[in-house]
Amino acid sequence: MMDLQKKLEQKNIKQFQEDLISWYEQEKRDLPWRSDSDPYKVWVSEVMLQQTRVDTVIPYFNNFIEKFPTVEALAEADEEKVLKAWEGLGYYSRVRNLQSAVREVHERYGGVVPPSKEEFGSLKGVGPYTRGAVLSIAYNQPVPAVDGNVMRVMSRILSVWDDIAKPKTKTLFEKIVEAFISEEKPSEFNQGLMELGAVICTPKSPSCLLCPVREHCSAFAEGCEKELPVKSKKKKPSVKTLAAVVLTDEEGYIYIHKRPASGLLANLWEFPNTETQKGLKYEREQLAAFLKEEAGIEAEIGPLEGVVEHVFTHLVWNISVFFGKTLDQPDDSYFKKVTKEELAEYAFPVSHQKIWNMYMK
DNA sequence: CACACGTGGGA
DNA sequence: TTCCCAAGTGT
Repeated sequence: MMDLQKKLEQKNIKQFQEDLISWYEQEKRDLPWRSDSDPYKVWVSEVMLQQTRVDTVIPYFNNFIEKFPTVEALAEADEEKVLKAWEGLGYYSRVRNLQSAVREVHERYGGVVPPSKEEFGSLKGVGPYTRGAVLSIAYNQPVPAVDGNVMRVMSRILSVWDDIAKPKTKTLFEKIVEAFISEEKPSEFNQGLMELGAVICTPKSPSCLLCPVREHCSAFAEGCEKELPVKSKKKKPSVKTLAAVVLTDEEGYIYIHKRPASGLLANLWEFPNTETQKGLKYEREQLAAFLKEEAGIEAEIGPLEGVVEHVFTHLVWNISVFFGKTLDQPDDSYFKKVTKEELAEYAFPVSHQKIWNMYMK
């Protein structure tokens, strides 16, 4: 394997920049967050785009900006409303960190997103990628923004065979982009690299014949573009079995519970549920015992209505679903009583939306 | 460093 | 069906 420094010396970086940037300026997609360079909007879009497809983000971005158009609006919003606007997007800590960071910007920086690497980069939820993306796109600073696209594109350009799943490899690509980034047009350069990865230099079958920088590409020259980048596989998710109940009382109220402030699906709402033993059979009894212990509720639980399977990245939930009626009132605040209409104001994970859909059918 | 942390879409 | 994702960050 050739030394990286040698590979860099063989590249015509100025020409690469020019080819990439002129392609980007001509071919860039018209996306909602590209209508202006308001640092707040750029920031929101970058957080939403973390591990999430553009097509998925577009409607969420439009709705979020309509509800929370400025730093001040998001800083002063109820977390409940903010989570509701994020419902279904996943990785919910992103938005709790974003609001926390925006509140800091509001209070400490007078609502102005700080343009310095140190200050912006130290905010909650702002890692090396988001820092580079916002500072380059909104403030035109030559800071690398290395995401999966950039690692894929540059691994091919330079024929780098390091495993991009390793944190150390990301550091390597940050150094590489430092050497390649345009000082004149860092915003177009960074976005061009990501745009190229999204529409041309794709993972499975890259469209090399349409690529504006294929003449700079070592992998294309060597015919190994489909072998790169190298990415080690993740382990299979483990399975958890649960039983959940849509619990109502005589007045038609529905009982819901707010999840803990940290961990999986933090601060989202859910229907009463408990982890069960894989053997099944006594699920109803386990559920009844859970209701009794947590809230002192005696309930009549009906037959098994169905099973919801929900797959997370690292985990599978297998939820047996029941419907139940309370026989008395709860004696503490473990659950909240809401009407069917009020239920729509609370943010639920998709797994529990499936449970609700089962009940409404 | 390895793993937790969501979801929906495409091959 | 199964697998791999898609503009990462926190711990």
